Amino acid sequence: MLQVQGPAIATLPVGDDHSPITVIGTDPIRESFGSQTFQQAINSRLAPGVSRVVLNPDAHVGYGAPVGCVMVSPSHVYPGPVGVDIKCSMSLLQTNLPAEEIADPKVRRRIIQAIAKRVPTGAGRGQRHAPKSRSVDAALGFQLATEGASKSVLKKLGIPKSWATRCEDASHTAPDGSVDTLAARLDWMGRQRDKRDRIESKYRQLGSYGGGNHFGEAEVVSLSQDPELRAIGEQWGLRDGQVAFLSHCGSRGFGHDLAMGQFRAMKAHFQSTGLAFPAGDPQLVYAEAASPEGQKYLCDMAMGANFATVNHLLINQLVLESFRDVFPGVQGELIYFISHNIARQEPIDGKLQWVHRKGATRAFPAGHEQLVGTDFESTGHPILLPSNPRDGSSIMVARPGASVSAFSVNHGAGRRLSRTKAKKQLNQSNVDQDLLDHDIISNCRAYPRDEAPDAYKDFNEVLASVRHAGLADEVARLKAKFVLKDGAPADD
DNA sequence: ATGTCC
Repeated sequence: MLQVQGPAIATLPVGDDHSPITVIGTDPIRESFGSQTFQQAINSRLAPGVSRVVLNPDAHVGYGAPVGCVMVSPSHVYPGPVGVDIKCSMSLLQTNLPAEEIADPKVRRRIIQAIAKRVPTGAGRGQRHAPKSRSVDAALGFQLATEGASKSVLKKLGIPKSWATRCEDASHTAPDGSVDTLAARLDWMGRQRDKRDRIESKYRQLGSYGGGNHFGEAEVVSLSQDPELRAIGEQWGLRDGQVAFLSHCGSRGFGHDLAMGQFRAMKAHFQSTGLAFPAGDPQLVYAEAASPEGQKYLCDMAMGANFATVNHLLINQLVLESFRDVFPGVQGELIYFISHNIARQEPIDGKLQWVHRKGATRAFPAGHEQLVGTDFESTGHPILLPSNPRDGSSIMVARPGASVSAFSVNHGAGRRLSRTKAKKQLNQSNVDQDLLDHDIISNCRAYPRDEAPDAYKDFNEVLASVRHAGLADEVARLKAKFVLKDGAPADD
C-alpha cells in the first residue's frame, strides 16, 4: 500500500480527493510501523479541514493521532494532534566547561546532587521538594502563564533576558494577539468552583521535570567533521569537547489540566450539537480556529505553552547555578529551546496554515521567512533530537528539502517496545550495567526499564531516514555523562 | 504526558 518515492520517502494514498500521507523512513523504519499507527494517520488525514499529514520515522500510536506526526489545516485546530503535554520541548545549555573536568564520577555525583536540590523529578513534584528552587506565588504564576518569557517574568525569576531570543517562541498570546484575552480567561478559570487552589498548586511546579520520558542530561559536544556543518554549530555557540546540558520536559500539571479540560469541553460540544467524531474517535475532536471553541482552545494552548517555555528557561538557569556550586564562575548560554508538541501558524503550500506537530520538531532551513531577524536566519535553527544516553542525542540543521515534510522532522528515536513489554523483556541489572559500561551515571538507583535505551528504536536508522529524505543534516552529536530522571524503585 | 480517574 505504501508507494516508495525516494531513498527514505514514501506516500500512503487515502483516496482520490485527498493528497496522500507523506511517510519518512528507510525500509526497516517503515516496516516497524504498526497497523494502528497507520490507521491513526489515515483517520487524521481524512478528518475535516485537514490538508496534509506527515508520518515521521519515530512514529508510534498516540492519543487520537500518532506520536511522530504532523497534521496541517488552513482552518481547523485539533487538540489530539497537539498532544496532552502542551509544548513538550527540548532545550540545550552550552557551558564553557571542558569535558575532562567531569571525568571523575564523584564530581558528576556532586553536580547531580546540586541539581536535585533545585530541579525535582517525578509526578506531582514542585518547589516543595527543591529547597534551592524559586518561589512562584499566585501572582507570578498568573503573569508567566499569560505573558510567557516576558522581560518582567525573566527578571523576577533571575533568568538572562537574552535567552528569550533563543526560543522557538518566547511568548504565546491569544489568537487576537492580546495578553489581556488570556488574562481574562485565566481569571475566569480561577473563579470556577474549587479551581483556584488547583491552578495555584500547578504554578508551584515551575522549574521541575516531571516523569515518563522527561529528563535532564549532561553531555559532551562532538561537532561534525564536515567544515560547513561545523561552522554552523560554532555560529550557534556550540563548543566542541565541552559540557552541555540537554533537557526534555513540558508544561507539567498546568498544561495537562488545560489539555484535558479542552478534550472534555470539545467532546461535550460535539455531543450537544450532534457532530460526529472523526472516524468515531473522540480523541480526534476539533474546532474551526475562528469559532468560539477554537479560540478558547488556542488561548488554553497558549497558556500551557507559556508555562512550558518559562519552565524550561528556569530549569536551565537552575542547572547553571548547580554547575556553579561545583565549578564557581562557569559560564552557560542557551543554544535553543524548541517544542515538539504544539500547533503554529506557518506558510505551507503558499498559505498560512495551522501546523500541528505531535512528537515532531519544526525544521526551518536558512532563509525561511519566519526566521528573518532571528539569530538563525542565515543558518536555519538548531533541531534538538534526543535518543537515549547510551547512543547519544543529535543536533541537526534543516535543508530546503524539509518542505516535503511540512518543515518538520522527528522528535527522537521513537518507542520500539511498549512500556509494559519493556518492563517484562528487559533485565534491570543489564540495563544498569549497560549505562555504567558507557560511563554514564544517573540519579536513579535503578534506571527505569521502560526508559532503557533498548526500549527505543535504533537512533542511527532514524537519523539515516532524516538525512536520506533530504530533510536535515547532523551538526553535532551529544555523548551523555550523567542523567536525571524520575527514578523507579528497583523491583517495580 | 498526568497525583496513571476528571
